[in-house]
Amino acid sequence: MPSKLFVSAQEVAEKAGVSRSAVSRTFTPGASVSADTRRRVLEAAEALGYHVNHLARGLMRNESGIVCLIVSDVATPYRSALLRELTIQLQNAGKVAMFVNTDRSDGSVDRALQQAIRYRADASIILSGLPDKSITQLCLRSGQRLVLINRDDDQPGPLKINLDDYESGGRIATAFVRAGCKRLAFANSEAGTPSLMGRERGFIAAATKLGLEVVVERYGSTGYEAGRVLAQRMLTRAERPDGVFCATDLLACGFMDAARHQFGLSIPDQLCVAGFDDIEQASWSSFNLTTFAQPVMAIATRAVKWLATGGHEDEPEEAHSVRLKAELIWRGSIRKG
Amino acid sequence: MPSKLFVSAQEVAEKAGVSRSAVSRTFTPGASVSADTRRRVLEAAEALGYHVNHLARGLMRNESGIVCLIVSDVATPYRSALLRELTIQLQNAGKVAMFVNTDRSDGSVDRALQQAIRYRADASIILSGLPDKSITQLCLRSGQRLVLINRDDDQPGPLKINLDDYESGGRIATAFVRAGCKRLAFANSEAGTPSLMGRERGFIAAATKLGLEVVVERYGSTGYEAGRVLAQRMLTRAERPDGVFCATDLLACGFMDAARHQFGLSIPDQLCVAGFDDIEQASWSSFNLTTFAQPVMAIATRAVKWLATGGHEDEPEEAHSVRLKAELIWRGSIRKG
DNA sequence: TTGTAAGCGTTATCAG
DNA sequence: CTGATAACGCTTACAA
Repeated sequence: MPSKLFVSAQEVAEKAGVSRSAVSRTFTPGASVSADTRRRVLEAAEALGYHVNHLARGLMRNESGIVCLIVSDVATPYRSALLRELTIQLQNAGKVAMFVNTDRSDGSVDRALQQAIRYRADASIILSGLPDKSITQLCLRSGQRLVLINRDDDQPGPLKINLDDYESGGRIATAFVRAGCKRLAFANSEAGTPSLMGRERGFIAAATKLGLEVVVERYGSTGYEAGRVLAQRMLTRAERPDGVFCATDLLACGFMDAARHQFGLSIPDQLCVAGFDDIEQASWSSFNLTTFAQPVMAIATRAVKWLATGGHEDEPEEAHSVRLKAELIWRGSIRKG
Repeated sequence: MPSKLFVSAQEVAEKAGVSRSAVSRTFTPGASVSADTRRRVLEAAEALGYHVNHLARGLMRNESGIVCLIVSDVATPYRSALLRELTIQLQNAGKVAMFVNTDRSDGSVDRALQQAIRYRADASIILSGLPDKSITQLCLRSGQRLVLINRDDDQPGPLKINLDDYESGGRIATAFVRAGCKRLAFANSEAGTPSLMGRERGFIAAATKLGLEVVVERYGSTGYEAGRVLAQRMLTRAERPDGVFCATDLLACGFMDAARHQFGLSIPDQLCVAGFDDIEQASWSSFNLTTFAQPVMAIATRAVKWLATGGHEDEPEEAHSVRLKAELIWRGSIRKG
């Protein structure tokens, strides 16, 4: 049973010999307090260990300072990197991150958003899954801002941040061709998210235009294990591919490990591989993977800036959709053309 | 400017034709409401999109439902795995996680705890750094519970969860000896945290008892790059070590990569390696690393259970300190003895 | 610049 | 079981 032990503005006021409003004003950035009272309040607060109750402040101001991050697969390199950058930038903007993990449950994004509403979060940033339209509407109606990262949704209102997945697929296809690859393949997960499918379509389209067919295989999640399985399926084909674009770096890591340790293939000599995300492991010398870098910092910057400034419905809808470029990081898993 | 758009209990009460207290009771688990009013309230709430304001509820109940997680290096495999497990279990316990990243600042753990106090968090879980004693006292005095994970601190009050680092060091030393290693080494970071140093001391003590000396090298952080540097330093020695215990898996990954790709060594034939944490990458076939598993789930379980149940100062101090066992995961980076 | 007083949306107490 | 009423800790007109 928690007992009410936190010290209140009232107590500080008494100790400092001023009114409670004086205390409040001292802790409100743009308020008018004389230097003298300010000092006395600050001293009393320090002595008592007073800290403004943001629950109460949020209640009054109708602005909690909370931003809710809705994420699944947090333990994944790309996700945790994005999470890290978002929290840092949110903190710099004076916000505090609330964190909802949607790993183990269904319809969980909706539940997460309800959590955000209950705590009167100023905004929610969705990194995984897609909320039901009705919930989105409720959020917007309640004055809560919404950011969708890599979640192609067509509802107006939320800020949507996406990458040039389709174009990236095209760019890497030409790189493979330039490296002399003849039999291209795309290793995808079964998740079927717009980003993943965008990479696939862009890759196929460009390859076709260059006169090459693409073998596509889809299996499981976007993780390492799925990459191994995909390698087993693809590398036992009669016509073994010699240039494989994996939808994510984790897939690529699994794929490369299987290709090398189970099939004895040499990369990039016998097999060229590319990934997407540029997770830390991609730069490890065991992988040395050519890949596309998620512009993690730029994503976070855009999201936070939009939250800090207006970011309201009265803006033109174009301002609500951002497409960032994934930079091709050239390493050693594709032969130099 | 956020306008007050969230729907309140008042509005629900009017729509349902009952008092606001009836609404409140409907959403308070153990309160007495007739089935009929309950239904009408629920209908009205659903129609209006009402959700209890937890800011206000927390204010009244003096219990916010918020637990603050204080972390640095979130993007690191072990940390993100622990974070994942903690958030899941907190959610299952009906709590919500607030997240403070202490990456880029100094004295930041103290600031993080102040943030926790401002939002009247019911508890804080500290995964990185160590708070100043005065802040710890303030938290405790304010009725906020504190959990320290792997942060050997001697202050009474907080729950302290640690591993058997010293014993683990000993266990792996004997494993190296059994594998026929003659020249042992310990690769550590300069961080010097108690867990890291515990592993080091336990390893040295056991090796000494077994009649072997241990070369110790410390450099940088606990990450991959530091592992590479450590390998460069240790493997160029006249007496090249043939059994290396790395303080963390990330160090081990960097170490192995350098050993193989720069020094052309074969693992485990010419060099045995062990790590600590059992991050996902340790199981990848490129590393296949023998290591100690952090009991992530057990850690989270203990922490959350302690928060849920009393966990107060009136308990005996022994109940505030937990030591869990790190399980040795046997893979292929040490020869079978 | 300061204090007084009226809320913010809840829940807990207490009659009915 | 239900409905007033008083907190909770804060901010913000408004008046002094």
